[in-house]
Amino acid sequence: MNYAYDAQEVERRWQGRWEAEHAFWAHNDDARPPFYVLSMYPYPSGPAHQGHVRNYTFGDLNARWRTMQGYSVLSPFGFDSFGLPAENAAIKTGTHPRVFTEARIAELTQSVRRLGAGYDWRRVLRSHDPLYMRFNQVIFLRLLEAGLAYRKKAPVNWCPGCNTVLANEQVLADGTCERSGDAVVKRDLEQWFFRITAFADELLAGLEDLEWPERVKVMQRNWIGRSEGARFTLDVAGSTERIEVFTTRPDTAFGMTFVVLAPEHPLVPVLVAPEKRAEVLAFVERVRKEPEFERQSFEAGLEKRGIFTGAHALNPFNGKEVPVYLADYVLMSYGTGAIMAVPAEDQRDWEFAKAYGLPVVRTVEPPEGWDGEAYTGEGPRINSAWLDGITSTDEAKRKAIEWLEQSGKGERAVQYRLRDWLVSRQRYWGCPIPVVYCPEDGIVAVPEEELPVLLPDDVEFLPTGESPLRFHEGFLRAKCPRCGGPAERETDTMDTFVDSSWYFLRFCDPWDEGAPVDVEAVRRWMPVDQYIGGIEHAILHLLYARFFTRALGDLGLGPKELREPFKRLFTQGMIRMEGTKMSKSKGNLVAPEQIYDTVGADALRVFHLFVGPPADDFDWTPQTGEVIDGCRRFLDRVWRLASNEAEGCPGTERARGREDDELARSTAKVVDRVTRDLERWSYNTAVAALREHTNLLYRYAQAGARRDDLAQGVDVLLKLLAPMAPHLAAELWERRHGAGSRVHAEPWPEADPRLLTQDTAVLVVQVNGKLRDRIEVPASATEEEVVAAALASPKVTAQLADRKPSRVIARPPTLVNIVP
RNA sequence: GGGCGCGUGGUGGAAUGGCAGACACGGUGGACUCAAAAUCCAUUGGCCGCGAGGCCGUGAGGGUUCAAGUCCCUCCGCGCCCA
Repeated sequence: MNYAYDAQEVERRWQGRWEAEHAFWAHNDDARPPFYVLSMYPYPSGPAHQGHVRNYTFGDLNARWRTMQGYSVLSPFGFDSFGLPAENAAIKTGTHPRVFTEARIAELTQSVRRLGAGYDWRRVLRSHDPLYMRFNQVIFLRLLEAGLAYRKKAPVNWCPGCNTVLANEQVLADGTCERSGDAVVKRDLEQWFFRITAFADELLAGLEDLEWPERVKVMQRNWIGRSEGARFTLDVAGSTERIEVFTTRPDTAFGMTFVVLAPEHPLVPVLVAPEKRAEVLAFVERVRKEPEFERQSFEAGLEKRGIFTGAHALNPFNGKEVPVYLADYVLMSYGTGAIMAVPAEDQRDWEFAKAYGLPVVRTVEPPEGWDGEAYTGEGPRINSAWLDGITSTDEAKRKAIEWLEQSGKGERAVQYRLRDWLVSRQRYWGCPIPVVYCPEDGIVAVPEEELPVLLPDDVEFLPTGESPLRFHEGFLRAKCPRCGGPAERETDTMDTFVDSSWYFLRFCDPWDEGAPVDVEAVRRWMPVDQYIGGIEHAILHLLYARFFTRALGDLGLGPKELREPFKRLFTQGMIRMEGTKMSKSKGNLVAPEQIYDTVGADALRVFHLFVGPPADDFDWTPQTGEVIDGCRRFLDRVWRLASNEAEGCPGTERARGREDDELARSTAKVVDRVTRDLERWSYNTAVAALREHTNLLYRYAQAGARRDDLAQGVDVLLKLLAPMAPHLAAELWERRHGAGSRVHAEPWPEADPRLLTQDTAVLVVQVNGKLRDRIEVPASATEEEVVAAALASPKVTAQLADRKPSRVIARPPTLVNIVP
């Protein structure tokens, strides 16, 4: 192709200038109102891929646009640089994860720079930096002190072949180890947890006021999974043991016909009848091998998924004995690990009862003609003693709970699906958990002045699947900070979600060596005004970050009043290729570099903005290259127009005419359209508006332009284009306005409201809802005038023939609909 | 199984209940050129018609409305989340 300008040269030059001019340094004492734009910091996996490009294009558009609107913009960049891939690479190639990671960071930095996105690079963060690690560890210890970090036994994925713990992502969908192919089992090990559940209610309520995509909020609500009900205990027949259950339907308790325990429930070995013991324990063993997702699935029906223990429990509501069963779908980790089963009012219990021949007692009268199975709707209570006759479920629940509380057998309870956050990882390439185990003093925190606990470099990476820290004597052997005696260092490292849970706070003042976050700087910038990232982080990252923001505030590490870190969130669509996610592992990358080298970064940016709604997934096809070429052609057209190379340019001096007024009006309109489109994240239509405006300017130029009017139209175009194709806009602006002039320092244009109102309008005339004519009318036309104009139209009279209009709907000045 | 979202030309997509298909990609024709590339111009939902023009058309079916791509119901297909 023959290009109008040398994109590579222009882009290189402007990138150099912005750097030299510190164009994107954000100053914490800037008097302008602050605006914090943040793209989710990436895991450095090598040069940028198209998903990054899309993300950073959106972010940079926001940063530059808000700057032009008069804000002091903070737009930082960092790297989520701990994580498993680097460790796997170390095992494969022997390269140390740090060396490997830093090489990937250099590559990613390079391709991000070539995109021309403006970041305050002074603030760059890398989660594996010793300073960042130190503060990660400080935060950990403060959470530990506050009781928000704790240790408990938890089931982990255990590979018997590798003799080690696996991360969830190392377990394949069929429940086998990705390395050895052995069936992965659950095994109880001591693990570190963060008490996120302490914030469950607040995390739920806080969602209300966030300007987030509704579906992300819904996902978070579901994940937290708050349910209200009651907790109560059942005595076990012939035993002093008691079973505690949680239920959301205490009002149906009279219909309980059996009880189900999780197979892992601690009472199972105690309760099981001697003659059932062998059979029950074999069942428990089998279930322990099943992956959790399979246990939760109901596609295969319920046969063979439960077993009778031989024990009976007493329903406290009516004193009746009910059998105690085990079932794989009841999980120890949810609620109390035990449920009361009411088959008449719960479909799952119904199915279980059918499969095991258990009785059904209705306690809610189903409506007339109810042929269904379990009935969960409203209706009068029956078979429920003192609840009989009550139709309102809420009222019946309230009475049931009152009864439980008065009789001391139970209480009102709120249950969450959310579980505490398991943060320990049996991995090397992560931030060490800063504690030691002393035979005398137990768990002892490493003193803050000794932080950070660094990762030893002289370790060997072997494909055993086990963390090399476990074999490193120098790391392992520690002195107890309390008694000075020999102790063993914790070898688990932190989940990388810990790193990403507070990096946005650190960006506010990454130079602070005294504390993880600078409270005053955070007060200035936070919350993030616009956060941008992938939908894949809709749940965990965002929830953990919200938790950390609150916890740090409560611990005095951050501003107490800051509860929500991300005021506005935008989740961009994924880039797919032939239906799958575009990724390195699939080998279907289209490297940005090859596009920078041909059409340039600006064209690629415009492409990503133009190709479709930013929130939608986008399918990269063999035709995509042509669309990118089209975007470059558009930029070439702008170049020719703005550098007076287009036909008819640079225009003439002549008296103002009608076409000049029309240009002024269109220019005002495009300003209005683009501004509104940027506000509503409709970048594809914003680019379309600019392309239309460019086409209009071409026609105007070719029809004999007035010099000043053309210049005005082009200048507006360049300003509107500045956040999208920054290099091109900057270059053309400087050429037109002299050395040192900067389009990005210009104020964002505002449309003159007088120019947005037209004095004529196109009246659409419909007969029976069908378009029949268009008539130009004054914008001020009244209802009578537009109706008269419509009825006078020969096309309308032809349609009506001799029928009389029975009804006329007028919406002056744009529409008349005549119904014969 | 439940919840949410989406189905519009050959393609990506546009459209506060009021002109369906903006803006592009691709196609076709033309100008420029020795020729090509680039550029510029015109045209491009389907059907009928020489034409003016007409009819049909937003996954399928029904409904509300003067008016439905848009709102409501049923169904089909796809995607995501939770089971």
